[in-house]
Amino acid sequence: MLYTLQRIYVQGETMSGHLQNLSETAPFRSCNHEFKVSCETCRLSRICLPLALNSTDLEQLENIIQRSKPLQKNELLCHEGAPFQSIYAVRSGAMKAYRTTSDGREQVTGFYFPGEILGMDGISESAHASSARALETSAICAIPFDSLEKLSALMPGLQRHLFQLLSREITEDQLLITLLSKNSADERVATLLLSISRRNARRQLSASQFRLPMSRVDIGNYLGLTVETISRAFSRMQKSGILRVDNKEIEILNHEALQLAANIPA
Amino acid sequence: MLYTLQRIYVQGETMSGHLQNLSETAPFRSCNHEFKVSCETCRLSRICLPLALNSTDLEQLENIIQRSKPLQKNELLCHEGAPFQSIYAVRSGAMKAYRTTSDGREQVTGFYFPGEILGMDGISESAHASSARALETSAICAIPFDSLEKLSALMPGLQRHLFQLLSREITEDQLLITLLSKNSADERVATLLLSISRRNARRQLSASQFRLPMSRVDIGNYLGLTVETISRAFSRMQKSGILRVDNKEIEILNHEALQLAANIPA
DNA sequence: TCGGCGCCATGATGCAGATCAACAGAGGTC
DNA sequence: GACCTCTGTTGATCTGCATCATGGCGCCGA
Repeated sequence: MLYTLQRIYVQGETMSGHLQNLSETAPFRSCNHEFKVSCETCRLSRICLPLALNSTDLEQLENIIQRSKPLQKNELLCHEGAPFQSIYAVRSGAMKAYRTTSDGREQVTGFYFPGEILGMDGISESAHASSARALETSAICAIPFDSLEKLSALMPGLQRHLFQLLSREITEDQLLITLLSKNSADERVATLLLSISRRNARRQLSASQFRLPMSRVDIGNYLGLTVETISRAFSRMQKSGILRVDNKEIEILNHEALQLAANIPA
Repeated sequence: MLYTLQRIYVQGETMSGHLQNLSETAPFRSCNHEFKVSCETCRLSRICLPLALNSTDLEQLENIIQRSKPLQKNELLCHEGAPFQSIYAVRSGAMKAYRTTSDGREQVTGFYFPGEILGMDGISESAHASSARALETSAICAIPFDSLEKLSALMPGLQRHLFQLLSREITEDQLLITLLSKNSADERVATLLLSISRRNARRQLSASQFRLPMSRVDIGNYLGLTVETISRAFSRMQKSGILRVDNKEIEILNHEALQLAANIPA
């Protein structure tokens, strides 16, 4: 592997000293140690950023990550237009990302669950392209991007992983574009439920029973539909025995039928 | 600057030797020298990948870029699912990217003009997530991604630029998502025309008079509308004196009115 | 305990854009 | 020049979702 040949380690002090006290994001000023949870012990480490790192590299990544007190429901993590400094990893809870249209309306561009990374749209303009808000009490890790950038130049595995993260965001946006452009209301709702179900499974949670962290308004906004349409879609699917819906509690009773409703061929 | 301190140059032979004969993409097997146009003399260099590089770095980038004979209209550049090896820069002509839905229909995800980069959605899965097809005779530069990755670990400017490119793709996809989710047919069409106009201006071409390289079907597909609706939108705008439309030839007669039609506040 | 508010569900109606259909013009082939 | 196919335009009709309106339920503070 050419990779390992090129690999260069920068020894402790020098590098991490530089990296540690770089940029700070507003809510992350508070003393780090209070909320210290190492990536190594975090049960999300296998699906989050640390994914591809050995323990030496992990320690360096560890040093730049900032943790702070959890965000309360509806609290803002970052605001579009604000200077871009960090990308964020969700540790617990759930977030929504949205951007404000020229006429002042909101467009929800994504929901983010534990282990997922958001805020990468800010890189290109050095300013956040979208805002992020907590859907429920959420713990967030902030990762100063210029530190991450420098680290990733030294760790090929990390660089590769970052490229992949950004690329994945692109393909997911493309899926949403396709969904909005080609699918009916019911198909969109079914697809979202399947997506949430799959992401729950990834975190060892139930794929068939969960609580939606977002409101019907947010779902409608995300899927390009009105609240009423979302509500009716849920009702229809409940009536046809695909789901059991109790407010935000969802139970998928027939996974195959839901896939069919999402227009995904078996 | 911490950047320059970390900068490491790998001398000619060793590195470039490694980098040159790595991955090959199907249409790029033919002898390179036939279509040799250096980035340095390419008039797109200021808006394309070389953007942030000095001449030393540029030479190294130069060495990994593969050029081949131009693609004919409708010719395929890459196919979704095919192993990902390169990202592509459009040198001349125009491309469309699209992905095939589970039920076999196409979703156009973007149009790409000279100086623009496509294919970055393939990074995350090591396989192209979308296909790309020439809308007219087009010259393409293929940039093997693993070589680019290695180079970018050595050139912070290049690494930064790549992150920005990926990030820009994300924000552009988000804009399309918003467009599809919130805007009327006329607004979508007007927005696309403004986008093409702006991108023409960037290449020193006329912002008010141009030829659309794509069909009405492609436009409709991209904007989540039918051909008929596109056609009617054009007719309406022509009738109201915003545009002159002659088949694929477009003249923007009233830029402000077009922005208004796109729902962009003055 | 009550009233107010946010969130959700459901019915009635309207409309933008899809669908269906017919035709016109451009460009290619024989 | 005759013919065909492909692409785009325009009209008539249909429909899925938006819009408008109403009411129920859970939650919170007074």
